[in-house]
Amino acid sequence: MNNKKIKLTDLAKLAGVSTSTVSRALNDNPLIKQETRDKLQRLAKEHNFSLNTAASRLRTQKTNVVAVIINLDEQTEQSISDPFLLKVVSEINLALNQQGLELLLSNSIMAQDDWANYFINSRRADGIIVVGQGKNQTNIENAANAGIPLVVWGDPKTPSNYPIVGSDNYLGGLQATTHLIEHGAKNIVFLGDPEHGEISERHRGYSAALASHKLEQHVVSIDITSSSAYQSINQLLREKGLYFDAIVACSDMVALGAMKALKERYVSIPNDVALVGFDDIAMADISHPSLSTIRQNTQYAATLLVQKLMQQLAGEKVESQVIDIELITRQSSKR
Amino acid sequence: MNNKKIKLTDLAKLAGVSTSTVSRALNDNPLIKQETRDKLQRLAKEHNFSLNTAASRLRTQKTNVVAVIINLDEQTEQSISDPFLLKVVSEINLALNQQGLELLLSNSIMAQDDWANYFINSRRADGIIVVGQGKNQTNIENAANAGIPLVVWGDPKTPSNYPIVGSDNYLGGLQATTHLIEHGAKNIVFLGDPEHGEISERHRGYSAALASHKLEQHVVSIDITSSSAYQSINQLLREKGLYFDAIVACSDMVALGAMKALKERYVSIPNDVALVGFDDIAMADISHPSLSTIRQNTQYAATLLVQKLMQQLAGEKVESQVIDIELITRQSSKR
DNA sequence: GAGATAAATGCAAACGTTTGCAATATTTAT
DNA sequence: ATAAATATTGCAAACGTTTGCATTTATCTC
Repeated sequence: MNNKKIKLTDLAKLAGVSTSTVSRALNDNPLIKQETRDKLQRLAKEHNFSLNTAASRLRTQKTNVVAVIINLDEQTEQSISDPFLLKVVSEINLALNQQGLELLLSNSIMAQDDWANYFINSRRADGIIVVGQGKNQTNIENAANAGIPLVVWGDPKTPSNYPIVGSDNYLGGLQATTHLIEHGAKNIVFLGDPEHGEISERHRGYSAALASHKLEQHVVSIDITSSSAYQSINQLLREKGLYFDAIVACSDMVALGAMKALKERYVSIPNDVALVGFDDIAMADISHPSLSTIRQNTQYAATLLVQKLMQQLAGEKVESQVIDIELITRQSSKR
Repeated sequence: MNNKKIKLTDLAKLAGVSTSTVSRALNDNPLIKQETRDKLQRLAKEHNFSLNTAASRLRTQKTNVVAVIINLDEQTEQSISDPFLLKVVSEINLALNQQGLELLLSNSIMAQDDWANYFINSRRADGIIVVGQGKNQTNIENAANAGIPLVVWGDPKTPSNYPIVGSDNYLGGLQATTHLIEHGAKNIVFLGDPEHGEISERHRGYSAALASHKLEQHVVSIDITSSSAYQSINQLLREKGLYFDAIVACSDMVALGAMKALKERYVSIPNDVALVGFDDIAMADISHPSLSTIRQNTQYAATLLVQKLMQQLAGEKVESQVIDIELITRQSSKR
């Protein structure tokens, strides 16, 4: 237990070299002889010394920190409990750490008015990863226009002046719906919020699939939460009866909420109503019947997000990128 | 879009005052006349100026950052997908932001060898919140002994030289088990890892409840994941048949995994086997049948964690604190 | 209206690194 | 052995704030 925090100068004195040498040695600068580097690094470890990041950051004008903002629509606050979003964050965390970067987490609430400015001008972070497009893209757009280095997890096909990484939502919606049609579904409900960034694309895919089979749309617009799904399916069954034989849900949580309502009313899954979700969260596999879904490759996405952000920081121009999705068929859709 | 980043000095020149005045004004220091303060703050906003945190931190030796470490056992990596842990993190995030603190997120992997030192000596953060005790408390203990300001989410009854905030796990285990007994269960399985920090206490509660009703223990030790639960219950049913009539699961995810195995074999819930979980994650309510569980007050816990950390940073001595739990009875345990 | 007190502002020295350039030590070529 | 090239180290000036103390300005007291 050292009484005082030791600093670079002290270490230099201790080793009988200049601070420049210590600084370079600790940063593994090849200017310094390998032997000296080793010695100084050992000494540093011995004395439990770490470089003061505040000082380095001030001097270098770099933080090696990336701010991650979970972009929720204010009213639908509960969607923060969606395991999927949090899984994405956790993958981003891993990807950042692998690059020696750190993750400053923030819900958008805090940084509401001018978050971009808040993080970048104050040099809290070098760049920003926004998780979720939400409904207010202008917010992000302004930031990008102002030259803030940022990347977004969202729907990559959305026209934008900033790079978006995300799944092929259109294809996902298309595949999910087609899959249900191929298994005999005729009246397929789309359960979700077609206004919402990523989800509108899923809806488009759904529509396309229906159109090419000359089927009719049944859109049920809800908040993107399981409880909202539960309630609305419940209400639907009560008021209109079982007028549908399949559901394309905009997320697994929504699908699971719907499933509960169906099961409570003894609607057989998948025989009476078949279901496909989106995301492939852990629960999709564990639910009973297990939930067919569109798997998103979050791990790959995370590395891409980080990579693109770094490229952007290096001054390169980077483009949006679509990530393949995969239809996972489980019990909920097999008749 | 400003071409150059503006700094305090520039702002001072612009306003025709000294940098001291600007600095104080922006920090709302009452030494400065209210009128001047307002003017300067307005000017700062106008010019999109924010204080350079690197410089402030260097000067003040404070970061206003708290590092949050998710403390997973290496082998059980998948438990990162447990929504509960992530919910705790997200509550901590909120609580921190409310105090004007920022959250530096880290999985323990990165900071493995000497994480505490890593965060504190390098002045990346003022203090640390560890989420989850894991199995290796010595790690934390050393850090605490070295004077690192830290608080832990875990079992508060664990003897420790650092403050722990967490639920009354013993009582939770006791209540869950007693509840099942009162509803007629005779052969109650405890499903979880009794070696694991928080969970061992839940197991103790379970044991106590059984003892006071002269019932026998059936401990099934598993990894704390839903898939592990699913597999082991499956195997149990296959090899030993249905020798139990209730399950106390160490977490909701585990309970849900078990439920799936039961449902697949047409074991009726709750009639043949009743279940109680732990955590009250969103899925507990959405599963079918809905899952009885022990609710943990994560929001309160988060504010406490933050509060205790701040007190510690202020030099106060702080103690561990137990948080009340609540038995939520749903369908899975009602016969 | 002068002196004393209080309020508001300015000066200048830190905080602990990094880095361009200069200086020294070492190696190589002749 | 000497000059030239190269490898290694050191000097000192930033980076942009904050803050103790000194100084100026405004307010009060008699």
